[in-house]
This record gives sequence, structure tokens and C-alpha cells, in this order.
Amino acid sequence: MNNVQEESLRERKRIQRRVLLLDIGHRLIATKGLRSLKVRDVAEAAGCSIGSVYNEFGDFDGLILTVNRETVQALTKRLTAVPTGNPVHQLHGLADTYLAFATEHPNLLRALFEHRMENDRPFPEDILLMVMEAFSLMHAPLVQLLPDRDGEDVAQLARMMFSAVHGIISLGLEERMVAVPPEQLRQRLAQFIDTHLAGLGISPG
Amino acid sequence: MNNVQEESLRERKRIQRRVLLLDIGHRLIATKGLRSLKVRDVAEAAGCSIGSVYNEFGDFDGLILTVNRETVQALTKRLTAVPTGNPVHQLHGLADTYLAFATEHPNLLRALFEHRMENDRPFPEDILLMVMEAFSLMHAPLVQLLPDRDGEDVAQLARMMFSAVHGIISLGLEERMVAVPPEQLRQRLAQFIDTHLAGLGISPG
DNA sequence: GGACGAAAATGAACAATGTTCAAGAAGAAT
DNA sequence: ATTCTTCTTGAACATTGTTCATTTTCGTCC
Repeated sequence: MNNVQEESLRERKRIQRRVLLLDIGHRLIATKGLRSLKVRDVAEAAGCSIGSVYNEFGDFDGLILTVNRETVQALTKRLTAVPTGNPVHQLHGLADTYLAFATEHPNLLRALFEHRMENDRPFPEDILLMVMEAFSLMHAPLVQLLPDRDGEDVAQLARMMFSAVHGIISLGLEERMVAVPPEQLRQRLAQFIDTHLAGLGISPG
Repeated sequence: MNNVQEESLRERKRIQRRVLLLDIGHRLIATKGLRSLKVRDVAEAAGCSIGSVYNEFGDFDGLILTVNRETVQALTKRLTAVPTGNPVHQLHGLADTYLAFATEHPNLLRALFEHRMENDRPFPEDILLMVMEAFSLMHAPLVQLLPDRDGEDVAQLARMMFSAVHGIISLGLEERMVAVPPEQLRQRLAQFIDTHLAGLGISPG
């Protein structure tokens, strides 16, 4: 066996199929929602057998979790791309970006937050860490704005703030619950953040 | 047929069974989560056939939705019992009460917000209205605190505020996501509300 | 480049679970 | 008591996640 990282035919095909399966799973969740995702649909769309999905992901949860992993990575990527110059602008940018992502990919985001494991199996640690990382992105700008506050205090504040933004967005976009138009939601969200910052003693910059 | 509202034997037994089924569904969701709820388990626990569940609720969603209806009613009952004297205290009381309910009945609350209908059937209008009603309970105290603001503006503000509280609580209690201890969460939530009220130009009273 | 063994792909069969419905049981009406 | 209506039942069905013996493909060695 050649130990060099040379891709065998097997490995190439495996990866190619894995990517295909993920792409299909991604698209099906995005278009029809997590609840409508079926192993057989995925296998058929990929032109392979049901067993192959299991070979690649262990079980169905494995596929879903991998799509969710991609979702949180895509979200984090966009959130980290928000300019860091002005901390107040950055906070607004983070909220706006989160809203934009939620508007563009509502089903993917829901799948990330609503998916429950089968039989109380533990939630994968790495996804948890990625979500926490995304949520802590408000930490840095808040530290800049509140240099005198206790570190742990600001960390919790950042988490509260992002959780609040998440709540406003996820309920606001929930088409079941009298959805607010995205543009109006965007303004309300900005207003909400300004109000909260004002409460923290920070002027809207 | 006697048109008076006299309970026939049939009707009495039906109602008795309906109550029993709901109680069982309620308890199973509360203890093991919506995902673990199975028609057969409910029927067996009630000592009746599977078909009877369908007779009473049409389909499985029907049972779940009825439990959810009870959940939102129980929540609303507790929220409306919050004292109305001091508007600032009332807002804190509403948040506290919501947190207490979420702590005591996490699976029931999750079932209410996470349940998706089969096949994109429409979400029942009445549940939607009840949830909106619960969420608008912050409206009255905010009107008192902000008498000069536009009505629609305050309504949206109330909804934002409750959505934010909901986000903080539901993510904060999510055991998957590094759950914050309820007592700490209670304090953080109070702090969050005070900060926001301060941002609105209202002193903590 | 053919033979052998390892690895992967397959899909029929199974298991779990929501749903239907013909047949029987139970209640109401006369 | 008889008849009619309604409800109850649970076997059978439909859908969907999962397993695994069989077959196919791929890598390796001569």
C-alpha cells in the first residue's frame, strides 16, 4: 500500500459520491424542509443504493448532522466576514448577516436548531462548539465597547444578545406565526440593537 | 333525539376517553419528548385500540396539536396571572413566568414551537392566535411606560421584546447548547430587560 | 494481465410506525 | 325485543429507517 496521500480510484469515487449525497441532502432540506427528507429520495437522486448512504454516513442522522455542520460553517463564514472597524457597526452587521442568512436559508437554519437525535443520543460536540463560536462573535465588539466590564460578564452579555437576535429572527420569519416582512424585520432588529446599546450606555455611533 | 344538552352514555364515555388520551399524550411528551411519542404507546396506555385515537383526533397530528393547544393555554393562564400594578415589575414578571414555565415544561414548550405539520398542511389558525395573544402580553405595560409612542410601534416593540426573551430562554435552557443554570439565567434575563428598558429611556423603577 | 482477497455496493428483507377500513360490538330508537 | 346507527377494534397496509448476505468492484501480487 502506498502510504503517500495519493487518491486511489476508490477514494476518489467515495469522495465524489459523498459530496453528491451531501449536495442532494442539502438541497432537499433547503427546498422541502428537514421533515420531508427521506433516505430513499436521497439515494435515488444520487443514483445509488440505500445502503451506500449508510456506508458513507453510518445512519440517517449522520447525513443530517453533516449537512448541519456545513450550515453552521457557512453561517460562521459569513458572520466572520462582517467588517470589524467600528464595533457598533459590527454588531449591526452581525445581526443583519444573521437575518440575511435566515431569510435565504430558513429550512437549513431550522434543521440546525430543531433536529433532535434519535433515542437521546448525545448531540455532537463539534457542532455545539461551532454554534457557540458563532454566537460568541458578538463578544469582541462588546469588549471594545465595554472595556471596564468583567470579562465573564461581557461574554454572557454577548450570548444574551445573540440569543435575543436569534429569537427575534427565528420567530419573526416563522411563516406559521404571522411573519414580519424581512425588510421591516431588518429595521426593527437594528432599532432593537440600538436600544439595547443605549441601555448599556453606548451611543449609536 | 333530545336536543337538550344532556350527556348520553356515548358522549360521556367519549369525553372520558378523550381526556384520558390527552392526559397520556401530555405526559408522554413532557417526559420523553415529542419525538418519542407513538400512537401505539398512547393507545396501549389508554387501554384502547389504535383506531380510537384516530376516531377522536382524526390523525396523529390532531392529538399533538390538541396537547399544544393546552400548553399555550396553560402558559397564557400563568402569564395573565402576573400582577399588573407596576409596568416594569410586570415585564419582569412576564419574563420570569415564561422562564419558569420553560424550566418546568421544556418538552411541552418545544413541542409547541418545533412541531411541523405533515405534508405542508397549514398550521391551525387558533393556535397561532393564542401564541400571538401570549406574545402580546407585553404590550399593555409597554403602552403605560411609553404613552407618547405610536401604537403600532409599541406593538412591534412588545413583540420584539417577547421574541428576544423567548430566544434567550429557549437557547439558554437547551441542554444541547451548554445550558445556563436556571437561576443564573433568571438574573441575566432580568438584567437584559432592565438594560433594554434603560435604552428606551425608562428607569428600573 | 489474470488470480486472489479485501473493500464496497447492492437491494431484498426486516422493523418501527402512521393510517385505513371491513367486520363486529355497543348504544339509541321504536 | 328488534332494528338501526354509531363507535370500536385490530388486522392489514403504506411509509420509511435499518440490516446484512450476496454480488460487484478495486487493489495487489505474481
